[in-house]
Amino acid sequence: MTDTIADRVPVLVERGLLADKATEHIRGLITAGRLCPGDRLNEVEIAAELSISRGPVREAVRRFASAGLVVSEPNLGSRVIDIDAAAVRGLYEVREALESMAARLAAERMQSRDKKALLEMLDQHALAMCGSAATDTYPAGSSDWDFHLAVLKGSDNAVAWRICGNELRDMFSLLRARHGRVPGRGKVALQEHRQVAEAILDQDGDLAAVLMSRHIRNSYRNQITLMSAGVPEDRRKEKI
Amino acid sequence: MTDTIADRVPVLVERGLLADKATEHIRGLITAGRLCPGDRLNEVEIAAELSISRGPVREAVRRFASAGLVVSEPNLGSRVIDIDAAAVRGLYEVREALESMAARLAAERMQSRDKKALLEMLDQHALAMCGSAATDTYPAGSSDWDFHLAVLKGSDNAVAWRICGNELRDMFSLLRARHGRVPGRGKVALQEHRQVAEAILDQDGDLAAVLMSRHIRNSYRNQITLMSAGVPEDRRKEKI
DNA sequence: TCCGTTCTTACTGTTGACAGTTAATAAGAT
DNA sequence: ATCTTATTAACTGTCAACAGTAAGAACGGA
Repeated sequence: MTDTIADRVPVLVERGLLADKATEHIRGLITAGRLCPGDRLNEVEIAAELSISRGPVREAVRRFASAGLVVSEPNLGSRVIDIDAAAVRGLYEVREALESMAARLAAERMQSRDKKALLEMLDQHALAMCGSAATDTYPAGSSDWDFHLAVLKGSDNAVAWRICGNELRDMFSLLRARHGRVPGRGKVALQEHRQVAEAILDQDGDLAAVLMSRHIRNSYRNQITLMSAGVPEDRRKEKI
Repeated sequence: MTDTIADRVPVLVERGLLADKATEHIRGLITAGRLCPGDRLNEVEIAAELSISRGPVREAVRRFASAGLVVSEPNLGSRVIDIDAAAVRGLYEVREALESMAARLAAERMQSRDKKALLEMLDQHALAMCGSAATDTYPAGSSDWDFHLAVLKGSDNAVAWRICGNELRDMFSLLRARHGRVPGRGKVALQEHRQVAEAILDQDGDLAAVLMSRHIRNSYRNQITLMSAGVPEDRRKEKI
């Protein structure tokens, strides 16, 4: 098959929805830490940055509002929520409930082929950790989430998948951007992941649920100690 | 204070956002069973029904898309999802996970004043059941949800509240509209509610969680037997 | 009759403009 | 100087029109 114009000029076929483009843009602003709690999402400003109209931008903003990441007040606009201690607690509680359930169901429903893929994923994570300079943190990006999403997917529950994979994920991205990632827990987290994966492999749903529950609770404990240590100065938004 | 024009002509001060108006309209279509799985949400049609523009209608439709109630394909529009057996299972699984957690937390965190209000609510439900003709079904409307929402609120978890109170609620409204409500479980459900409430009152979180989990599981079992009995003819959407 | 092609239609995606509201700023009175 | 009152500015909410796409209808050839 000969290459077409679309193959040679891929920039011209960028014809996804502009609302998706705007969503990714805003998500990027959040994960990069450029959008801090309390900041307002100016529709015209974002539209200008992307050289598009306000319509798709507005739609993207309302998506994040539906996810609870921003709060919108009529005629006042949308501003990024402030994730205080209570919000963090609530976030981890929901994750613990949903993901421990997902681990139980994954142990019962996952194909053996996908279970092996789960273990291989953890091997790759181990390799990435040894290779990188900082061996005590989980590899950058969303590798930590990869495992959790794989378990979610294995549970074969579309609702839980949507909640954790879309809404909560952005919430935790914002949390990361604000308070940084937890140091020194990479190896332990990987170990806990492996225990969960083995329980899933053994089709031991109860054990998988308990281990996942404990894993998330440990992660929470680590998070609050990190937060109580204070927010790094360079991550604090300067007054404009 | 003398009455103003706003008091005499309340229809003139209907100045909520049109998107909210459209959202309620669509929600009404769903709960009334006028919007069946597979039906397309025509933006211009809905806008014409409300005598408003497409903008707010579009926003309302995308809200339901975020909640997973409709699926949107680019350039093809949004259609109501088909809640098959797998979807129902997933819905109840998530509810069981979240609400059993909420029951546990409510037992620990609820004010004693709110706990008493919880029991009084059940007394009112009992009265409503005795008063109505059909004593074997929970009172119409959202009384069943009232209890569950009260527990959710008592858990003091904003995330779980948003998920169950907004997204899942519409899902179950659609489920109700499609398959009707479960007959003959009103008294049993009330009994189970009362057991949960008493466990919460006793601050026995573990017991409250187990009882709530069992309650939702029973509800699920009842739902699938109802669904396997088939869809009532009058609720099936006729071909247009 | 059947299949492929063109045309039409109806819908969504996007835009720019206008209206209404809120908040900040400037002007004025005490 | 301080409080109150206009004025301005900036932003959101809403609308109507345009552009683009996908499905179906009409058409023509085998």
